[in-house]
Amino acid sequence: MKEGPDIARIASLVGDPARANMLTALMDGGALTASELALEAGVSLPTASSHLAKLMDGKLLTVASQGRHRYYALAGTEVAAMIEAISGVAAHSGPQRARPGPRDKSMREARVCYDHLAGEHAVAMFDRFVAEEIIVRDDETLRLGPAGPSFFAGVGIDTSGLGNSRRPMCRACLDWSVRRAHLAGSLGTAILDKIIAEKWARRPAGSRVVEFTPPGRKAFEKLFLA
Amino acid sequence: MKEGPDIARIASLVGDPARANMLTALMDGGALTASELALEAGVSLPTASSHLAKLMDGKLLTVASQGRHRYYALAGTEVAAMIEAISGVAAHSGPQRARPGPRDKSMREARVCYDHLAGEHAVAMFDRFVAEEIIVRDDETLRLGPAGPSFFAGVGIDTSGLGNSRRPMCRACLDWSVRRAHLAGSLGTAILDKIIAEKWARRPAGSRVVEFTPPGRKAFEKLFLA
DNA sequence: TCCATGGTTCGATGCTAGTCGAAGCATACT
DNA sequence: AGTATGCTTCGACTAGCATCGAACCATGGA
Repeated sequence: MKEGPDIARIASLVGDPARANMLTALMDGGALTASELALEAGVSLPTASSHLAKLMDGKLLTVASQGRHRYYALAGTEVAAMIEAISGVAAHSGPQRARPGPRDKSMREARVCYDHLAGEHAVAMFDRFVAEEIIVRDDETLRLGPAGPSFFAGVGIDTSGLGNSRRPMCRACLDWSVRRAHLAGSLGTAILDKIIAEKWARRPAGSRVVEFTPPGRKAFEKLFLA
Repeated sequence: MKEGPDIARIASLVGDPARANMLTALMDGGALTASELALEAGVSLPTASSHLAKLMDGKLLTVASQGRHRYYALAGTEVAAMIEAISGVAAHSGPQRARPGPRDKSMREARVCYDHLAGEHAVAMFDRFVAEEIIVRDDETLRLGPAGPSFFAGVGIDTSGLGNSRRPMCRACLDWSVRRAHLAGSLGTAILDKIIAEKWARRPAGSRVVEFTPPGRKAFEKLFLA
């Protein structure tokens, strides 16, 4: 025997519920921190760390250190394809999956990505920023564009104080629901903070969803999607 | 949480070495008895029986009682595709086996994947089918292309009868040795059947290898790789 | 330099699941 | 019937591993 690749080794990696939850949470192609994954898996941080180490050892994940955060992501499309294949079998085997639930739709629309806004709204906003040179791409990095300071002053965000810190003001972050970039960095955080502070949206506990109120959405669109 | 199908459940089924060995032993699409599988897995008969019960419970296997023998087989192509997908990641993750050995070489070249041909030959054939529009990709699914029916008629495969069944005629299956797709589905089965019927290749017992004879390979290449 | 926060490592604990011998069924051959 | 063979069930044993609290390390911000 002992022919072919060691399939049991990596199948057993997926075979643990906590790890399986982590992997499915990453199936969107995004990257999550260890804490977020721990929450997602419903397990303590040490446990999650141990699992992540195992998944790394099995080359199922990649990690990118950004500051004191470590962003974990699937190692590649092959891994995603494998998860899909397993899901396919599981769907036939297990109890028929119930309803898709309204939660998925809300997640696609607007959610929190650690400390900034992600989802369709965030991508649309970012597109508009770039189109009007509020933000400009400079090679790989992002900078505030010529129209930037006045625009943010107009919506009540002071950008002069954001540039001092060591943390980058603008950063691009890849979105999974839409396959495009959205805005991270301290400016992204400031925008999310404003959305919450103005009570345009709420964040249901224990979820990444950002739930806009009808008037809040209008206000947001008027200011940021113009 | 608890969203989506229970992937951990069935991944953990594959995650045990004994069960993984059984499943790979069945990857040639054949059916084996409990004793044979116990031998294949290197485990005692009671243990094997317990494993088989679990695999049955997870709907990964089917069983057919014939006399006092019970023949176990994979439950379907989906299960086979899943095993292939897992093999794919495992091949890249696991410790690269130092010297591939002659058997691996044959496996890479041509092998049976449940009920159709896989390996380099199969991938080359599939590429040619796509290039000449014998088969066309339609989003995620595959269809017979404009040049399809006449081509297969020319090589002695009647495609008109294959579309009726519930089973899809063309399906893509990811190859683990080469990182590309090859042809599954009833058409894939028909091609493998023809290769065996024409005696272009033999299948050594107890292995997934497909061993082409020198003239058989020539004939195959002339017809399918043109 | 000092604190706060995100992550990993260590150690101890508890539970699950794989393992096999022996016994129990079921089917077939004589 | 009687016996042999293929397979499953039962019971007991064991090992591995997931889990968490607490301590430890690293980075960022003041």
